[in-house]
Amino acid sequence: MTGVPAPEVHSPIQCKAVNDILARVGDKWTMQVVMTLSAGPVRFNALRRGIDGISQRMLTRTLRALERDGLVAREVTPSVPPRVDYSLTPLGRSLRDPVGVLGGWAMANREEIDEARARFDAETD
Amino acid sequence: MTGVPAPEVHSPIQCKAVNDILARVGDKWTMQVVMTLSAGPVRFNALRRGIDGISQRMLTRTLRALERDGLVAREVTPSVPPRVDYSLTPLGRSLRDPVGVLGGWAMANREEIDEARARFDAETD
DNA sequence: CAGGATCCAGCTAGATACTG
DNA sequence: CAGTATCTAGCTGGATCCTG
Repeated sequence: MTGVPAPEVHSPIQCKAVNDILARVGDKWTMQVVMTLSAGPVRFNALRRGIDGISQRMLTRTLRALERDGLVAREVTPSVPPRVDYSLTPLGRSLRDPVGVLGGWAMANREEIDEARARFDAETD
Repeated sequence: MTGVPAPEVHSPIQCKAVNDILARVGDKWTMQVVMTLSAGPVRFNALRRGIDGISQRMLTRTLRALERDGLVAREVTPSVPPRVDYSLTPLGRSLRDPVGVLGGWAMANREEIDEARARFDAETD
């Protein structure tokens, strides 16, 4: 036992919800966007510059999805040129902790996983 | 502040590792397989029957990927007919806790997310 | 029983061009 | 500046058939 309540139970409804979140958060850009928004509101193009390799289309799509889920807020300032700021909602901020836990696990076990992969690939001619 | 160490920092290397894990764990079947293996070793076809809707190909692929990452162990009993048991490695078991935390978040905020979606979809004619 | 090999539909994400 | 629209390559996952 390492601490947590120990799920053990395995209801399909629960797993569906969990997997939903995992899939949402596991896509290519979501976490990068959330992390970049962690510090405070950021404008569209600043966000784009801050996330290396993201296309404009993907940034738009990722932000829309996050907005739809209530994790990110979009504030438009109707000026010329237009200004749009994105920020994390309280719900969005609350996501950082659980993800941080998984992140901790990832960091702690990265080497072990890499070694396992190398071993597997070596044995698999 | 809600408890956890507060990452705040945002190194690209760390995020890459985290996102890797999230992507691995966020795919369609991985968590279902891990959860089904939680109780103990399971044979291939038992696993298949236990996970509703999974195709043989996807089960094989998911198991191979988990085995490669060192999360699942594969034990072959060379009998006729052959018997293959899959089980979680210690590393695989250690993944359940962090995922459980995220799962807790998912369960706790499912309604809020659903409401946010409904609102967003309603406003988006 | 436990897969490997093929084939194929659908979605994802990127590149590019255009707009209020 | 902050998008939308369009087109397309590539990957994911499912169906089907075959084998030690």
